[in-house]
Amino acid sequence: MTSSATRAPTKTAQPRRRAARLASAPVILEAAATLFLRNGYLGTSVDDIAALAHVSKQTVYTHFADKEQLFAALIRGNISRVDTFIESVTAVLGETNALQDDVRTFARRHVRAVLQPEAVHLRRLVIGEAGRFPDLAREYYERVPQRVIAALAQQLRRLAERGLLRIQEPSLAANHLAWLILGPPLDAAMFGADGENYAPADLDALADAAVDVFLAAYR
Amino acid sequence: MTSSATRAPTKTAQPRRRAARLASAPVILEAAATLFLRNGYLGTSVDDIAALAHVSKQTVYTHFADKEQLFAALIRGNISRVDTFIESVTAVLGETNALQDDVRTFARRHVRAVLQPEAVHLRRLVIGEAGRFPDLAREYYERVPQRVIAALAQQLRRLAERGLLRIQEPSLAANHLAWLILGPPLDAAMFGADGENYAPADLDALADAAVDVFLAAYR
Amino acid sequence: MTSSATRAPTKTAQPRRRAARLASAPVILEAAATLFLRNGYLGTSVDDIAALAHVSKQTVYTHFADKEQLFAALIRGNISRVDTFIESVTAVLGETNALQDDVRTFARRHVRAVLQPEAVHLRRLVIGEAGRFPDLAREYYERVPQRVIAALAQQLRRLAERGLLRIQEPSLAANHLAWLILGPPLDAAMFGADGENYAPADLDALADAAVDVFLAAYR
Amino acid sequence: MTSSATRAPTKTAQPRRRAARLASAPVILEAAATLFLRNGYLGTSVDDIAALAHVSKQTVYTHFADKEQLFAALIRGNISRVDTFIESVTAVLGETNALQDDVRTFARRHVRAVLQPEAVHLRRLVIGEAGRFPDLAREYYERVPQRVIAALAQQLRRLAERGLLRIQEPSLAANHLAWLILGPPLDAAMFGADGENYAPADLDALADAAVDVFLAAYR
DNA sequence: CATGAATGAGAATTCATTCAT
DNA sequence: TATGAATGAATTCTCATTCAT
Repeated sequence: MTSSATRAPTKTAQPRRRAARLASAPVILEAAATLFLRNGYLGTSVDDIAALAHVSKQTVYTHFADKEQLFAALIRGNISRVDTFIESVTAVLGETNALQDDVRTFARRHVRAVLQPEAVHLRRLVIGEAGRFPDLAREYYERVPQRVIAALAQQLRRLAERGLLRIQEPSLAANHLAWLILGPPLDAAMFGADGENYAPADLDALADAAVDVFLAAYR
Repeated sequence: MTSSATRAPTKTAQPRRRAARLASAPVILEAAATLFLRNGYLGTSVDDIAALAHVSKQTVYTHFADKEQLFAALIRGNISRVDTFIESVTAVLGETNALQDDVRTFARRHVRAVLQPEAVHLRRLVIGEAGRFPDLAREYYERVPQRVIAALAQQLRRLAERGLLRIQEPSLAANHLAWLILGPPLDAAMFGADGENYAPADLDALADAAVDVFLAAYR
Repeated sequence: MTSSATRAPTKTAQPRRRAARLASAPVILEAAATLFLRNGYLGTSVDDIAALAHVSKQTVYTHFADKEQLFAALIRGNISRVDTFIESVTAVLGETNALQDDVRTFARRHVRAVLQPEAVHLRRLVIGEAGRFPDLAREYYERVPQRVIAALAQQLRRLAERGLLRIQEPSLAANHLAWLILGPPLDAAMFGADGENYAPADLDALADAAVDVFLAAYR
Repeated sequence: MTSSATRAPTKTAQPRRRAARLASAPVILEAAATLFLRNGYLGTSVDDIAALAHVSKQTVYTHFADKEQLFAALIRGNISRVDTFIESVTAVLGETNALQDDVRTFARRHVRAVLQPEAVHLRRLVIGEAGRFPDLAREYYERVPQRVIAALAQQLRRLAERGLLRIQEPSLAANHLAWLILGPPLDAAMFGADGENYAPADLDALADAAVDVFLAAYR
């Protein structure tokens, strides 16, 4: 792919000669992501992945022991990609003293993040394959939604300590807040075809309403 | 299963010559249910279904045009089985004047119903195959969770009309109540291996806490 | 295949309609025999077998669970085919009172039978796959060469009882006789390309010489 | 193995800079021997060999043109390793004037040598691949068992010339002696799983009995 | 209505071998 | 010399579906 750039510089200097080599695994992973997310585990053939990645089937097997490993690597990669994102979303809570505004900001960001098509497809995929890959499903559960809840719970605890909220069990309160926000649109997204669900404006309204209920109960 | 035979003694005393004939379809559907719910659509072969139903593969094709039709018949059958159940669950609301008790009763029944292993597996299956069978997924969504919301909304409206709750958008309130109750355990169930999630007592506590939040906000 | 013959007789009588069905397994076995004996287990692909049998690959799998089962069925079939043959060969011993003639007759028949190209190839195949199919190799050993020895031992015992031979351990004597006869040509056949080994006349001479040694020692 | 290095200290004191270089081939051959003898030609992959030898696959191809060449090199190496051994075994004949003792000693040594697990596996391998590598099989036959017969025949001729045996065709007599000794246990070894065949003591008894028959006929 | 046999396409995986470094 | 990456062809086996009976 980038082989044309190889010969460009002076003469003796051969920088990153083998960029093409190391590029295979990511390319394969990307193709695998596209197909697995669209067609599921069994609905995706290694042939398809190799074709989409423009490599031979065997090259896929050079980088990943088998289809299951490739699938697992893909899921785990996506999981860890979420890691950094999580904190940043919950961090908006308590930024100012305007409690309602902060929670609304969080709510709006949260619902948008979770409803991103990629995230929705990943959720669907992991749920749909939970029977086949129970460990992976559990790992996803613990490292994505549960971690959001944990981060959110910590922020709520802080707000409670500042006297802004009355919360006894921060984790439970976090769950309540999260599901007030996400429940309706996420469920629709799980079952619905893409994009045809909630308009962004609707999502904001939904988020705001959820925040109101939460604050009515917990403030 | 052999429900067609119950009508026999009416008049002509049909000797129900080939009861076995009619029995095939239900048996096949049951086998299909077991396998589809466990292994997914692609993970289940028509051979497997025929074997589990103790019929020949061709008999499966006699009753169902192809694998997709069989899958659709199975999902639709399960959907309609839920129909009668829904009203009965929401009916407990407003039975008495003890609002909190009634809502708690509903909450507890609701969460248990939704978390039944069969229902969880069906949900997983439909979500997992939503890409392959979007119409079926939509149908499920509209006829199962949405119908619960609708029935619940109607009960909530009635309670609001009686002055027991302050609700502006019953449908939104119904969503809030439902997801306060279901969110945490249902999410765990979606990703979790069977049974290892919440104990029944925990579910009750969860339901009660959800009701408290709901009533704090909406009463 | 033979479907044209189906309609021939009267009208209502439909004899052996499905001859073609049952014919598949033997045809497959024959093709498998040809190829396995020529190319070994791993050197023969199921595709090749199906092609040579003029059936689809899946038809092979309809009749035999997998390649191993097909291989085993083939070997076992050949083993049992030998069964009847064995007794008849050893039966010539003691037919007359001309001991040397009888033993020579046996020796000549024996060496020819064992050196038949098919038998040689089968021996090679079983030996070559003894590591992969130890049970099959053992079964072959016990039911082919060992059975010859046993039958031969019994005849020798009878001759000893008649005072024609001095034998203490009939089984050992049978082994000695058999290997005096077979050793050289069978070893050559094991390693040699086909046919290029011993001429029939040479085999007879070899058999006669072996008998002379045996009788010199045991008479 | 590293015999090429033994010549080094002659004059220029070659620092044998890259001893490792030359070491590769033997290591590969050893790995190949292990695997080919265990799993056969087709049952062994070049990958397996490279892995067991702890070299890259390409290193295998650096030393051997292809898999067939490697196989041939291995077989031929084993053949020539036997060379020196052969004479020493037959040399015991005629050492003393105690004919029976000498022949028994030879018989016992011979049967043990031939039944060594390695030798048995090699025999099996060559026989099993005789169809694929006819030249190699013939070479093995001529340079291993035939050479034993030839060496034995020569000793027997000498004994006959000394009047200790009455032998007309030494080669035929050698064959008779060899197969009286080897036939039963070698056949069992060809088909049998390793080690479970004859105990050493049984082998000695078998060898002695064979010698008795031989001497009864040829003395 | 029900069956066993048959099929062609396609699944995952492995093979011997080569290329660029 | 030795390597890791890559390949195309082949392997065993399964799939959904149809045909003749």
